[in-house]
Amino acid sequence: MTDRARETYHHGDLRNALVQAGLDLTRRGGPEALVLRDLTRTAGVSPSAAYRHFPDRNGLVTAVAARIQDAMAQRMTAAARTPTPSGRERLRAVGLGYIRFAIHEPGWFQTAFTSIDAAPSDTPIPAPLSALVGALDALVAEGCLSPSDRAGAEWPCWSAVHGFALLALHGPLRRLGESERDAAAQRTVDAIIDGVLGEAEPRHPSRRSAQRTDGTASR
Amino acid sequence: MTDRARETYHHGDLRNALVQAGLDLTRRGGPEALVLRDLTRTAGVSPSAAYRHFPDRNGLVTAVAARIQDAMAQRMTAAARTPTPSGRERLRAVGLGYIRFAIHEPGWFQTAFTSIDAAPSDTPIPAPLSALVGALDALVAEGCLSPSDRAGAEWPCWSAVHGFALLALHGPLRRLGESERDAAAQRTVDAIIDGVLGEAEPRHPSRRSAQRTDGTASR
DNA sequence: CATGATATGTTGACAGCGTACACATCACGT
DNA sequence: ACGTGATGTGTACGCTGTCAACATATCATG
Repeated sequence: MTDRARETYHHGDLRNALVQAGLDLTRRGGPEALVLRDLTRTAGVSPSAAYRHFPDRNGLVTAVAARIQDAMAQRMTAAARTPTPSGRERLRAVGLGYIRFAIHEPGWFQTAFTSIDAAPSDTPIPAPLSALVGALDALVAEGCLSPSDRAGAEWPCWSAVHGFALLALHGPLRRLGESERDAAAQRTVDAIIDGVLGEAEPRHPSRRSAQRTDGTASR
Repeated sequence: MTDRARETYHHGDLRNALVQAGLDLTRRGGPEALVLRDLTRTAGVSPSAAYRHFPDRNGLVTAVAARIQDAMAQRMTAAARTPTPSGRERLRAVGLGYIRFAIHEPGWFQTAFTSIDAAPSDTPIPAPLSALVGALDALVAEGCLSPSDRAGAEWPCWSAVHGFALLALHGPLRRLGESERDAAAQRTVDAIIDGVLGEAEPRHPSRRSAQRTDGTASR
């Protein structure tokens, strides 16, 4: 069903081909690079053909965004998979993974999040968010976070990393160098974790930033 | 120079008229409603006339965004102007003002922040950010924040409120009711302030100190 | 006060975009 | 073998931002 893709009248797997082309285009150009005519051209197909698989351009963007979110969640949880991760380390790694993905793949990140205008109500839960939810649940299981404080704790955490990511892309933070920006990211993540956890035990003896440049924990 | 605006060949104050029309249009439609032809039509002018005052559409958006940011900063500092404001209260009010502006004026907020893609380097400092900076400086003057912790504290704070605002507009938080959303906003602001201040003085007895006073230590 | 320079607005056009409609072609169950 | 639905094509429309050539108002300067 996929081999004779290029030589026959029917493409055979156009939907995936379009999404794939969308991933390629958005990777460097962001959501605005997702031009329907470009997509169909690289797929070797007429512009109108896309409408057999997506209701409109927005549907195509949504499909691409979903794929990006999955990839992002995968990278985040991979970054959090360290030997004997404490819940706090895991949350930290997930948050930093969120930010680092945004910085390393700005086009994808913007595509995944800045163009979810018309998400009506079917959106289940963004995959990166569930990684964060998992880390928070682990903290509860560990006893570091009371169930009453757990409720709704996603929003402060997600807000901080999401906001930082956007500011690092469009805002004044963009002008910072790689290392300073990452230090600011670490500080932001640590601050929000401290704030949400009530900072029962501030794990930063000296300063709050500039420790542990990578996301792994020394244990 | 402005009176005979409508009857002469030259408009007289077209630049301001265009920005004003931009404010009107973006207020309900967001940045996408800033259609050049609509702007010029409501100003009673030909589409090309805009190019005498702005290099392109983006320049027009930037001018509108600047006006919005000023208005936003004004509202934020107005909200923070309470009798005998402690630095912490001021910071809290500024942060909540940021979020509430975004929720009450979603079109403006998006226009002011989601479309600053091509801000090259001339952008001085967004006005709402300087309100936040002022509140942080007040905390240092009060002694609640050490100068070494002060450095770079804008970014965690701004990240949290900015991220929350965006998630409240596009994300899952949009589905929450007004009061729950505001509660989540307050919690986010308090959490980031706690985190940045090192929580020298937790001001929420009910929320987390209940299990913090007894020894719910982590790890 | 006349006059040229300059700022400002108009007209008409262009290419590119998403999208819709009628038609062509293939795949496949009966 | 065939016809029916899925899939891709061709063409066209309206909309957008933008530009070049032209028209007109304003203003400084003689």
